[in-house]
Amino acid sequence: MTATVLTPPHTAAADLTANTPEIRSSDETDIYEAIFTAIVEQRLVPGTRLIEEQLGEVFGVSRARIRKVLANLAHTGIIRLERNRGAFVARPSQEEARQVFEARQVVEQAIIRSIASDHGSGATRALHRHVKAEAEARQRGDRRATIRLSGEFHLLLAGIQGNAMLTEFLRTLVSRSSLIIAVYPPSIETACSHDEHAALIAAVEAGNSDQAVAEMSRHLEAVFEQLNLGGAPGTPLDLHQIFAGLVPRGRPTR
Amino acid sequence: MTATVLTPPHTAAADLTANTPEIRSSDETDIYEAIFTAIVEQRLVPGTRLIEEQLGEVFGVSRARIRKVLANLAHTGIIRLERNRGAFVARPSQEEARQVFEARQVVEQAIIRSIASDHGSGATRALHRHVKAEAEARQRGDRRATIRLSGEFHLLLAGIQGNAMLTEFLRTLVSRSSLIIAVYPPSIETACSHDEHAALIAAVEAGNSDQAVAEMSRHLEAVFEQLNLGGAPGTPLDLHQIFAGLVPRGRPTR
DNA sequence: AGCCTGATGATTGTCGACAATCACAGTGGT
DNA sequence: ACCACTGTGATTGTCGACAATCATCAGGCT
Repeated sequence: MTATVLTPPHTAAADLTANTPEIRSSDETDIYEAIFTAIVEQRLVPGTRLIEEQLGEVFGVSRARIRKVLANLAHTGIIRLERNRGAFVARPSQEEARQVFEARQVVEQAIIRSIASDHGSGATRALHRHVKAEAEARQRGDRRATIRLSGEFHLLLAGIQGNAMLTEFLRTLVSRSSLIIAVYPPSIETACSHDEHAALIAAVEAGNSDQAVAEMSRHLEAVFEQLNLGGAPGTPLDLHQIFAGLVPRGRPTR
Repeated sequence: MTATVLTPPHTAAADLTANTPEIRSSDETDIYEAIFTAIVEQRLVPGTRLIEEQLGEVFGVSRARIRKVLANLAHTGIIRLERNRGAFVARPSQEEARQVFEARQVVEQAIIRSIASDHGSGATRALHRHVKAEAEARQRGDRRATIRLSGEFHLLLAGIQGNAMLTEFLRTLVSRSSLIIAVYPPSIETACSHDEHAALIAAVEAGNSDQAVAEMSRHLEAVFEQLNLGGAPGTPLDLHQIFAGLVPRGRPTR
């Protein structure tokens, strides 16, 4: 029985996965969410094959719908599609990880500079509220919420800046980052320190764009540096135990 | 008879449309190409509805394949999908145009700085060859090739820089730019002056990254400024005559 | 005359079935 | 014992048909 590996709808990763501009039936977004979070939370190990019919059974829909969802997941780089072979959970290489964070540096420095130049566009209230939510999630030990909110903070910044192209692009980069962090888990549990987020807001409110950019650069660098890029690139890493306490059932299909 | 509006395979826009990372049957890329170039060349006017079955007849394939192609086109922003309503050729607003070029500034300045810091990564030979091809196309009055090569120059730079994420993102931005230029055609025929491309290469070869960035900034600014952003955003602009000499047959469906 | 309402035609969304393709196991040969 | 080959099972790719939805138009009501 492989069905129980995936958690159906209840645990929604909210904004993080409402990605493509097309209008999409809510049903499909739910499935997208479920698979996405299952991957990010390592219930689906990189390299795992995702079989359309099995997924169809799990979610009670036909293969056609699943197929569409898989196409979307492949587009954001969370899974890999191979012609006539199927869908596999992506296994980002170290080089890929480097490129993702390099791209984030490019995009997010530009975003934060833009916002800081506008003195926060008057929207720092939402930022403060968000950081507060992050702190609360961390305090109550909700690991999943903490990780999710950390990513959403960056998307919130993009939304404030206002460029839909950059926001959309950043959405895929943040999604990929989530997978990367899952594959190369930081040695120490610092993730996306909310202190650094607070420092970013402070620089923005001060209208000091150079400092804001520097803060963002340091922040992303810190996250990247804490990755545990030790694992051999090709080996199917075994990370079951790491999340042992959180995962209801063990291994995925084969 | 609406079939003859689209030109089947022969005129391939090469690299510009080999966009998604997934492996894709060559057949579908051909269809993608055909529709893409038909839109960029304004044989399909913005706002035109693309009916799946008609397209299926034109290309001799089933609706399922067409559907996949439409999803890809929608993803790059060339067409718009509306639930239960169908696919429409996108009609980029002025604000959208601004955002596209703002995003290009962000991404391409970073790319050119990176290349220039590496003294061109030793790949300036390919750049020279490309600019030469651009000049030749322009000399022999091949408008289509000229426009296509102009866009590909920027993608070539991205490829040299090496970050796959940025390259992929820029591909969608360049595609959108093509549509934008088609919708808001430059008053004077300057498009993407190859002189500016040559200047970019010179700065890169000199290893002067600041100048290279400035050059890129000016170049993109010039292209954007030459857009004719006069047309009312909502009106279905009629630009048939503009390309009259080049278009074999007149109007699209209805 | 203008507006709301209901029927009609066209188009998209979804499903199930068949064909094409691939991975794997078993067999035979060297 | 190892390698190449063929047959088998499983999975994906593709197609055609049906159901759901929307736009349009005619008719009746105010």
